[in-house]
Amino acid sequence: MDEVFRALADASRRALLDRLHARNGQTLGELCDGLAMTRQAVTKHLGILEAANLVTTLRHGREKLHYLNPVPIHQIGERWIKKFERGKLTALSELKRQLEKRDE
Amino acid sequence: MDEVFRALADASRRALLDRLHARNGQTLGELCDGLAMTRQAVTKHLGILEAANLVTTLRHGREKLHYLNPVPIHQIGERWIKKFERGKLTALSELKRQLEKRDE
DNA sequence: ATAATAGGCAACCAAATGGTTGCATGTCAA
DNA sequence: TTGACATGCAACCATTTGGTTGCCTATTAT
Repeated sequence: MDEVFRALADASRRALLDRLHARNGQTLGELCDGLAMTRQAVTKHLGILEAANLVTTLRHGREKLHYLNPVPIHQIGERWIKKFERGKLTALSELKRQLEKRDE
Repeated sequence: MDEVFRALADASRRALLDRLHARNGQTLGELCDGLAMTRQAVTKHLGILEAANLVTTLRHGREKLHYLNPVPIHQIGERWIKKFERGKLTALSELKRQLEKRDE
């Protein structure tokens, strides 16, 4: 879980996920196109995404195909984001309530 | 948005959010209790959470009260996580489909 | 066979990160 | 008013991070 959060912390990596979301199964070379980074930098980013299980790869001859795995993202939504949804309504009102309470 | 992702990337900071989720409006001192970190380290983490607008503070005399702001978390759920939900069903099947296509 | 193509590996670098210590400031209570 | 308490500020440190360059290997096409 921590690896996923860390992987998502970088904008370049999120951009790579976006690209794969737009078109799945791209090669390293394709993913590099138009990016202001060297291929090696992209390789490293993809390695981190792979380690976090956000991307699955598949060698096909001399090319490496990259596939998005949306499961960890979904898990963060389920296990983490949802936990804070409930509080949303009460948060601001609670702030005001406590503010008044403390100022008695 | 980037600031939020980066803020959430650290386990200590997520733990602090958890603590505030359990009990809102804690002081710095309270948030430090039982943590294997100096107060100053916690201060820095809270500063990052505050900069990402995940935490709102309120001075009350010599204490500083910390309040969780769940809005940015919710936004990540809405604007980012949800985008990848749709792909979930097709991802693995597409992988297999492309696998077969490429091997022709 | 050989050249071009796709990718991998390793060393290196600057900057950011997460943490520390030491001291200063503001506020409350006796 | 004076000490204790809650927090702030700044310098410093080691490690991680995001990136580079240079070279090596494997596969494909001519």
